[in-house]
Amino acid sequence: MELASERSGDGGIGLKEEDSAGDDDGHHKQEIIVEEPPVTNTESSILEAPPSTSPNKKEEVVNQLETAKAEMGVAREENQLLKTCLNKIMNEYRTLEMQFQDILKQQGTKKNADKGNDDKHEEILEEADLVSLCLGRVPRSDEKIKVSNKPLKDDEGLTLGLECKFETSKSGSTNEALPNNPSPENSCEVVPKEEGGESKEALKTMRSDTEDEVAQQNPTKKPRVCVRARCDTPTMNDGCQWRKYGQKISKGNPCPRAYYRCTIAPSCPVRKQVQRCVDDMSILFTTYEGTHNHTLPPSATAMASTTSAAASMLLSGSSTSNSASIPSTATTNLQGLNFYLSDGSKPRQLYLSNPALSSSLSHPTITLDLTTSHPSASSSSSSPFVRFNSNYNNNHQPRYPSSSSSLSFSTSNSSEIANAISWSNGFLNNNRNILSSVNFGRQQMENMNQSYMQKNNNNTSLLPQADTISAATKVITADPAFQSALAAALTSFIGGGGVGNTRGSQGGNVVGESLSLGQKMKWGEVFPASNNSNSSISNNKVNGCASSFLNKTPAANTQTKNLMFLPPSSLPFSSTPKSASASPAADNSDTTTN
DNA sequence: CGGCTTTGACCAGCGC
DNA sequence: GCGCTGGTCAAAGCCG
Repeated sequence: MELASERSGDGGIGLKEEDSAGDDDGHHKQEIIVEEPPVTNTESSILEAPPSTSPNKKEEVVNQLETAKAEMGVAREENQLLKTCLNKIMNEYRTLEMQFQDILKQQGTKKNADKGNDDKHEEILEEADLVSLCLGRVPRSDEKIKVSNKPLKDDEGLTLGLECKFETSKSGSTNEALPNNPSPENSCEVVPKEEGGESKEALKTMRSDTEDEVAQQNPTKKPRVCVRARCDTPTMNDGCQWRKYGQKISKGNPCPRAYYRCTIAPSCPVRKQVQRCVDDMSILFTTYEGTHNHTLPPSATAMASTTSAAASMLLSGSSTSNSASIPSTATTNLQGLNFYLSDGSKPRQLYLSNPALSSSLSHPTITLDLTTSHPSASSSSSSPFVRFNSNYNNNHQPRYPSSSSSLSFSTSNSSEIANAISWSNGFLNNNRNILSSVNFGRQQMENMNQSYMQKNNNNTSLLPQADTISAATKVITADPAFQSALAAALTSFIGGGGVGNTRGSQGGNVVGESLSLGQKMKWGEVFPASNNSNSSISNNKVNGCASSFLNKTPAANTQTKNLMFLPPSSLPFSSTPKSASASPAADNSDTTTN
């Protein structure tokens, strides 16, 4: 990864704004060719240097030439490795694609049998368990990929315990590559208070031990994932069970910040902070910190996956980000996924940029913005979108060079918006490792979206997902820089322990996930509704958050032909009423206390 | 009655 | 060293 990152500085990975859509054959290439890294300036200067007449200089030039050759040889080897990885990925991708098509056929048949059932609620409940991964088009409700809420094993590295896999996928370990691996050694084990009757000091000691363990996982601080969403209710319902343990008035924001602890498991170290935006009270900031060390209800896995992906992103960024200079604050102006990195050393600035949530000075924080587009978003769109605001420590190079790379969705209509959101979420959920490493060039994603939209506009009926697959593949293959980035990401992932994973296994699932670059998830599928399996999490009532978000999302307003967004009630994202066990609702955050 | 929320107090980190 | 601020604790009260 470091090599890839370094190479990105030479333009190998850095994604460009320029249009790379030269390939319009509509078919993905059979083999991705990773271009040789560009010769560095120093090498060029050496190679082009006129021969010196001095024997010493001659010898020096020869030495330099040899050095350059050696370096190029190393680079070639690395590229060969990347090529191998990419080829492997592509092969598995094609296999997965075929399997997915088979699944669609099977489920399509099944759906027809159930066509008479118009009970929307039942559909919602059904979809709560099944997530549709659609390859670049609006997914049908009957195209579902099962999201299993399998208990976390010790060797599973999912940050927040999500597992998403194809129905055909079977056993295997999941994603050992994540740095935040909740192994027995790494997972936070907080001994319940009742045991041994420890004093407060003892508890603190244990807490600090836990933090030390986390610190070992992450040399900095525990990463945080902030979700910024419009929510009329006190909190968002993310499917987890939370207990409020504190509330504070933070400086600069009259709205109190509420502190919640995950209560699904007594030893779960996950906490979240909820605070309203001072500028827009309808916007709610929810910051998650920590890793669930227990199984999650189905309705919680969606948010968990998103946050885990973001957290993984931060974690992965922390490992190699100290090698170069960065701007203290860098913002990618995107229409789709907006990443912008803020300098953690300037918390005040960050605070101002995010007035509702004073990010911890040292906690790397990534913000998932589910509200309207950021003012700095792409000039050609005012679409509401998902934005990632990664606030990382100072002097860390942004892993995603904001000026040239980002997840971008150039959209101007609701379908594209939904497409982008859906895609991005599928990407987040399925490619957390890739996400941690790969940056999509705006134009590339535009190509993907445009390709999809062209097809979609011409035929509003359900399209073969191969359209977007090919578009995605085309995007991948069109830009060598993107290939390099993807290869680097894959190499990073594979090098992290996933090399032996094959599709079908959970570990291979990650590979398979990484192959689903053209895939996407519907919102409602990404955030499956809580359902039968967890009756305590009530989604019977409309959650204001989701509805609010959807109502304010043009995509939701116009998304009629496809069910990109499920009804608000199906979104655990939303806030729940004061339910016994779901997300705490009685925040009363607006009443100033403390 | 158990679980949750409220809320004042306490502690630690950080900047000056 | 002091003050500020964020984060947490824990007793009291509330609620189903």
